[in-house]
Amino acid sequence: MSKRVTSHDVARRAGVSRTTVSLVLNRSDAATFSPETRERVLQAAADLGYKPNSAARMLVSGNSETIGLVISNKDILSVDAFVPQVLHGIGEVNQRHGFHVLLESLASGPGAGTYDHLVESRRIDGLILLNPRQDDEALKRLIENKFPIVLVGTLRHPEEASINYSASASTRQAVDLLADLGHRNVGMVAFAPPGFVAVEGRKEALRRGLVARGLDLADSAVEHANFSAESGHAATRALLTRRPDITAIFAGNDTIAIGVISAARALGRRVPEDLSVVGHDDLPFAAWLSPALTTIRNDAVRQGALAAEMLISILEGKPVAERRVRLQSELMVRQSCAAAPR
Amino acid sequence: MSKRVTSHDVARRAGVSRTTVSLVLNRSDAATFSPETRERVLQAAADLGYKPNSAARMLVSGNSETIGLVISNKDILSVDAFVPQVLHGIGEVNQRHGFHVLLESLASGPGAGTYDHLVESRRIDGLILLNPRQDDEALKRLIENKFPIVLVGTLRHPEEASINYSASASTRQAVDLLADLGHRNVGMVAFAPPGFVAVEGRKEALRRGLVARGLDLADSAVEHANFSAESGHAATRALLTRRPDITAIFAGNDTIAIGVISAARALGRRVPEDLSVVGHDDLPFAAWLSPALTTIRNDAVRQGALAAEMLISILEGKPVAERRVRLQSELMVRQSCAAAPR
DNA sequence: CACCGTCACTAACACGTGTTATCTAGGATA
DNA sequence: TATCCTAGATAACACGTGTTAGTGACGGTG
Repeated sequence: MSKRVTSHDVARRAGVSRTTVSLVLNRSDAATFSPETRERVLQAAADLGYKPNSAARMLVSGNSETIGLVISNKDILSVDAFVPQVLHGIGEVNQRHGFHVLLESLASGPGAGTYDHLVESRRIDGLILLNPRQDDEALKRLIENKFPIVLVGTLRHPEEASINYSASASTRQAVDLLADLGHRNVGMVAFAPPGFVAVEGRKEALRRGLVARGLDLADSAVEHANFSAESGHAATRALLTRRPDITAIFAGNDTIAIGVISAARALGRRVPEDLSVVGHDDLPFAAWLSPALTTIRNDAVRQGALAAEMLISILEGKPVAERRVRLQSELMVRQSCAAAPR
Repeated sequence: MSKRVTSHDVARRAGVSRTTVSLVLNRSDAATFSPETRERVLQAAADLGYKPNSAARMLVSGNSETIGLVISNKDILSVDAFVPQVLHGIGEVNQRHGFHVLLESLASGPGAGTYDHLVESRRIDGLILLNPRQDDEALKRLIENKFPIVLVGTLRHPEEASINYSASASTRQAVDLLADLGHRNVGMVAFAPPGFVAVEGRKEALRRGLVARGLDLADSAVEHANFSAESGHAATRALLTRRPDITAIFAGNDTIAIGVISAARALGRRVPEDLSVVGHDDLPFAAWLSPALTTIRNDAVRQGALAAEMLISILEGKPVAERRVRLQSELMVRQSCAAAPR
């Protein structure tokens, strides 16, 4: 690699001081330079291919134009397609604003791994956190210290900034659909262990939906999987073995739904004739599974984009209309639900 | 946010100079300090919760302990589960070495978007590039300038460092499996447009495998999809409409395979009875699809981990035994292949 | 007693940038 | 002529760290 080009080199080549270079390149408004000097500087910078050293810039300006993306559980990354969608949305917005993304995934298990060092070493200006856990005390501290942070999901903290999908309306719709098809015994396979806010939220939404139709969600009708299709398969086997009367299952997300369908078939049940399945997220492949998955759509790309936009607004000191955005998810009716067997 | 703690504060509290603080904290070997001074410094640092400012550190040391991860095509990110697996592997290794990951995804289309700015602003020390395109000239320049860069995939450049799966042996196995099952007309749905090295590599591997069995891969038996299951579905429809004689399809990856299966069913063909399907990658969900997917396993997590390890070795100046690692993929035989219909 | 070496520590520089206060030349004003 | 202003440019500081060259004290050696 060739020697670095500094603003000093540009100054020398243009025959001006380093200050002049800096001012010309950064502040187009300060019109206190003659057009010809200005031109000479720009030319010299272009000739040398000058790119300011970001470390020096960070040091003096105090911000890094980088946002951290923290994924609450490392395991989710490798098996679920939700995260990359959010990443896609974030990346899009960031690129437009000249921001960068630093990725940090935390180990699984309670209290494992922190991201304080990212914050305290000033490596990032703000944070987007995916899928927060209810018991994340470090996160609460950060929020209360006013560190710029946007949640994808929610912590139900009064001071949080977040982009969150409400599952209630569309879950209600899905329940209506199933109830109208004659289903009375509905189960759930959550996508993660208890403790994740989204897990509890989806469970509660389902419970309320069922109660509204005179049904209920017994504890025995719920199993917790662990992010992967494989874990969904295992959980479903356990669930259907314990409660063979169940005729419809809400999967915590679409990846889990793959496991649910596979387990049903392994137990000799056809989908949807013998077991109806509802997914969650509407990942891009959901419409192309067999049968095409009926699922509750959360636009993950949009969620990521909105989170990034909100965070950048906060960082740039712009006013943010709503700090807790609640999006409505949408039921996508496809082929994985049918009339209850009798 | 409270005021930053600098090494100066630590020095004052411990009653020593800033130099002492720096030396005590960074060089455990320089035993030139009395144990008690050492202890006082460590205590003070702990009391104040001192975390060195990373920007200052970067500036003076010249490296950022950050590696860039560049994804050649933004689209792939949102629809395929391969990338996050690689990310998982990279993250694991990085965490162990105290490195960070900066994510950059490029727009699609030829020559779109560059990552030079990352390199030239010294924001990253090295680069991991996923799925390089054969026509990426900027990349070739970087390699020839000896910038530390590791490819996941290959560019077939003599100076490159790369972690690459060879598809040939296992593709050969898969072809044997199908040929033995009586298949004579085999097609392919590539996962991306031509130009991606991996696309060409997998196509060639298939062609060679077929030729070895006295079969061939006509141009009319190949369609190119575009990363998503949906595009796989469309491509397969086109392929099977043009060449209804085809009885087995190699999908460019597992996500595409979902689309292949879905299209086959839409055209009234059962899988595997009427059409056999072979995937590629063995993503975590592949074993749980219906039918369970026979696929060529590339351990993406491992690939990411190896790439990160190689890059970090290069960055730390350690010798790297092999700069072009070639892994052997492995055929996972499941349920999506059956005897050719007659 | 002069000299040397070691121990424990520090002053001072370097990294590359953004920004503020200041300087200079030249013309206008009193 | 002395003073003031302005346009055009710059010297000098700050950011927080790692590192090199050096300082002073003290004990041992010839």
